[in-house]
Amino acid sequence: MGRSPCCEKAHTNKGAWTKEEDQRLVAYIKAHGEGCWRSLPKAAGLLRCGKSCRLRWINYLRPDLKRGNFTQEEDELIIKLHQILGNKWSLIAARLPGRTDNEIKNYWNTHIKRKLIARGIDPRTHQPASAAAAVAPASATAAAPSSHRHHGDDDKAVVVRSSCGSRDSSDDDSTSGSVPHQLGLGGGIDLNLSLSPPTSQPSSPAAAI
DNA sequence: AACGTTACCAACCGCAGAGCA
DNA sequence: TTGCTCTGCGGTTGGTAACGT
Repeated sequence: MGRSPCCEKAHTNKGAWTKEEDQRLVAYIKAHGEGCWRSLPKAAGLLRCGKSCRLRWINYLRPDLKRGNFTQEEDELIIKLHQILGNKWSLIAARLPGRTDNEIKNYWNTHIKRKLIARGIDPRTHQPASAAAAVAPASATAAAPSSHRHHGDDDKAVVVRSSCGSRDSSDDDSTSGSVPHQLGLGGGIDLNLSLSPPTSQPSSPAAAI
């Protein structure tokens, strides 16, 4: 792949962040704000690539992060949102103030998946496992937010077309228009999926239910 | 007490999309 | 219109703490 690396690997640290690096990053962002991740490391005196800095800030250092155990409400909300959105972790995270996509993704993979399986529900399709098994092979369809990029990009066709990708989701969010996910949700779930900036999101997770 | 296994979380990697010249 | 750069996302991996034998 002729793609240039995001950073000169030879001159960047990798692996766990040290306290000092954290402090530098926080101090820099407090002083200058987020933005231009590519040049940030140099400006902040960090031997990290911009990507790494961004990730560290978003997933760990941001002051508005909640951290700590997920509540029952959050749990259920994640399940419902996943049913609608599939593995669009950033969109799901946008509905859970103080939570990051990475955190939710990890939580899903380690806790919720298991929980659903234990309930006899297929975590990919949200259908009863037996039904899902019958349907799944051929069609990871509509209700099946198949998540596997590798296997065919069919998920692109399938997963909610928020036309997005990404940018519209969390940051600028000018798309504050509601995403018309009328996916035959049934169950009377009204998730009010209008997108709004995570920060300006006073509503508690429960409020969206 | 030592070893093996499982669970969890932080971080990395590669790709896609948006923005800009 | 095209090609390049940068950012953000989702999947995956690696390290380690917790637990069981």
